[in-house]
Amino acid sequence: MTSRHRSRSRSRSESKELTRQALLRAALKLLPRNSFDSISLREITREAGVSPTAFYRHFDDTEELGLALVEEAFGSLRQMMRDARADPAMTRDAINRSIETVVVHVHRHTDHMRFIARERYGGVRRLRQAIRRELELFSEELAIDLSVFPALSAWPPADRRMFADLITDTMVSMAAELVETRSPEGEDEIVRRKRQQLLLITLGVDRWSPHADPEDAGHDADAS
Amino acid sequence: MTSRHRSRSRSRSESKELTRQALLRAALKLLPRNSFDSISLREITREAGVSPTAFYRHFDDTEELGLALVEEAFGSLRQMMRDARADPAMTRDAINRSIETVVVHVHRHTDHMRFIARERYGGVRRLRQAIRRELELFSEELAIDLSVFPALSAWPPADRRMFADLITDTMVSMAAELVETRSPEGEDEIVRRKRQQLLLITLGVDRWSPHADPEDAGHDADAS
DNA sequence: TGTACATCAGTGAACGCGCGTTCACTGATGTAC
DNA sequence: TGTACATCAGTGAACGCGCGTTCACTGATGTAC
Repeated sequence: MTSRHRSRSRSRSESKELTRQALLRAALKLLPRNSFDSISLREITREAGVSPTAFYRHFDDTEELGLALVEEAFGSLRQMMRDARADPAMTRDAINRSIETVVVHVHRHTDHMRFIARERYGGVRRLRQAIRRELELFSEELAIDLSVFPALSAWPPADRRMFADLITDTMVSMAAELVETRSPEGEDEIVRRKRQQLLLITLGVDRWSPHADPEDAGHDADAS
Repeated sequence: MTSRHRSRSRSRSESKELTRQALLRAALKLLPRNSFDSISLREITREAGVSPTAFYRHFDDTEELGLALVEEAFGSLRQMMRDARADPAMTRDAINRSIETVVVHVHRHTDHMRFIARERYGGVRRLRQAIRRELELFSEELAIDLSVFPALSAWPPADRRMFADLITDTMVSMAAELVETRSPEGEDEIVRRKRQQLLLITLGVDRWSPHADPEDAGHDADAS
């Protein structure tokens, strides 16, 4: 490599990192039109502007690149969470602030969120496992954060975790739908519906009986 | 074709239908290890036991076969819904009966549910659109069925639809997770968690204020 | 019922193409002195 | 600072392979009389 990266002042490891990033970018760029496991190594290198063989300087195979994408995508999600935690309006207006945070994140990191949504139940086992594991960590963290709400602070951790899972699922499915929507009107409708659903869920929080054995609690429980 | 299907007593169209079914079965059989768009036409025909060229007697391309699978999968889901509607215990014990219905369906039609979960946000645009449309029809039907519950019968149709969407999402995500789980213990844990979540959601139903503008209702709504 | 012809589901050979991976290589960057 | 050598990110040719699609075909099934 000579001046591919105007490398006169770049160290070898810096240049290598640039190529690595180009490969990751390239894979994400190809994802809107394909599942990850139908993207070829040659497509990725072509998109990144390097020869097919250069790929092996960075990853053993495309699956390993996929795992790097999982880490990257959840890295940006954790940053989102940190920002949300620092938002002083969060406890006062949790639903709207959370939704807004996720919407902004989807706009800023569309590729990452599409990757998560697509590969969460996609065709590559190790990617599914890695994504599930990261989502579990995410939900675990969320469960801790939720303790600041008085109504939830008295709940047993397991119940709080169940609640956090429900919020996580709802947010991920909102992101998955937002990523697929082209029109701002479509986005608004998704956001409006998810806001109502989150509101409905939180209405149940006050009436929740902690410690309740779910098997018993479920019996004779209906919507009327 | 001579006796591929012991066809002595089979009409030409019956034999053709058998091959078509074999192609659909073959695609579903290959799905656990792949996304739909990374399965090749030749793999499908190999699995189905016919020559690659025979494929074109039934479908223009694999995408068209995928669309046929969407129809088939949602056909079996509609049958599930009809059975559920006929269950006399449904109104008395809605959450448990619904969950049980879905669990049984996932066991009986694992391939169909995996296909829906995998391709709902998968790499083929037309399949995503077809699945979304079918899920919308499903939720629409569910919203009508939910009117039998006194607490919901007074709700505006739009609110009931929002609620039906939430139930649908929860059930689909339960199915998606069940399909990926190998151990019965894992299944039990998923079912227990989803049961609690559905219970929490229904607890909010009584406190729901119909007609509420979600934008206003969302303000200052938090979990405490 | 028997015969002659039409239909058409499935076949097998052939095509050009993009694939993942290997290999020996190049030449800029890094290091030892 | 200059020189000689080592490292290693990226290259380009080559390989064998499975792919989607075409084509002319076969022979059982269906139909007309």
